[in-house]
Amino acid sequence: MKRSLADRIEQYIKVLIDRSEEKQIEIQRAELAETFCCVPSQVTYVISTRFQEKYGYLTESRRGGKGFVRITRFTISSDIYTIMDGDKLFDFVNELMGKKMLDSESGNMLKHIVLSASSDLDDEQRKHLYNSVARALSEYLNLN
Amino acid sequence: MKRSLADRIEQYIKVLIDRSEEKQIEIQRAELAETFCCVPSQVTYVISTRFQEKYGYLTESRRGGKGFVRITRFTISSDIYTIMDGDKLFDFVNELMGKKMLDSESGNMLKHIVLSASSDLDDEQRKHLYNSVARALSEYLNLN
DNA sequence: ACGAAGAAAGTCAAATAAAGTCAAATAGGA
DNA sequence: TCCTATTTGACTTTATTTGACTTTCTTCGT
Repeated sequence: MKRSLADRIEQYIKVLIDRSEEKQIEIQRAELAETFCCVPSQVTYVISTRFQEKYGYLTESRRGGKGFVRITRFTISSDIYTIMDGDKLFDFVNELMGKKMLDSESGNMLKHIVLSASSDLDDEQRKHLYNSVARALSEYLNLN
Repeated sequence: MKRSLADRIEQYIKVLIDRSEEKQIEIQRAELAETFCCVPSQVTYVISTRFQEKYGYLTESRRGGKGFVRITRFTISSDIYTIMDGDKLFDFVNELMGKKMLDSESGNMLKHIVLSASSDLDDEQRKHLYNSVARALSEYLNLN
């Protein structure tokens, strides 16, 4: 079972993230390509296929001199909070704060933002937003 | 995290502003260039790319003898980004984190949640969400 | 007071560095 | 075989660095 180059690069990046303090790394695309003796676009391929948002990663980058690719990991979860309304979301956030899984700074900010951002949505969209936020939050906190 | 010359100059200036009483500094372009062993226009480059109004800075200058560059920091409001897209929202959040107005814990969480929550929206709704979040965030942080 | 000299900052474009895009070629598995 | 994932490289876009040249002030000598 010979692993492809792409697989090996993927593993390498994941190890780097594991070892990082913030679950976040910054790499130079060209340097990594050098390490694996491949073209730089191979790295782009790996990042774009394996480190997508749906797999729990956020990537940002900058071109030009001293450019970089930053990859941040969040852990994916299944969606347990499928039926979520505003109150439940707030209860959920409060509970997380109570359990010290979310600091009150972040929790309060989130409540404010969600409330404000949902104020001009219709019921359908609002419910959708609450669900997305609940899911994203539990992903972020590595619940489930 | 290797930083470019431009990044280092940017940091240096930001520290000076942090330490200043009035959130305002006056520098001599040539002197700063001397400090960093670079050409003066490098400083101009940094100022014009990093200390723009949209990032919450006002710059003024005078040429000739006793010339100077004055940089003033003010609190940004989301209104500056009239049409907010994902990148601008992320810039906004990154900028706030850089200014320590938002801790990196909260900022990273927010980026994740917004990205995740916007993934299954159409362009119209996504843009709307970004704007709402930007507005809500600046409300929360008491900007404006 | 006036004009010339010198001091600073600005402008702009070239050179270089790095990442992204895209599509053709190839490999591997059902 | 046929389909999908991978590999490669030519070309594009964006960011940084540098330096020659321009503009705008201040100062100084007359």
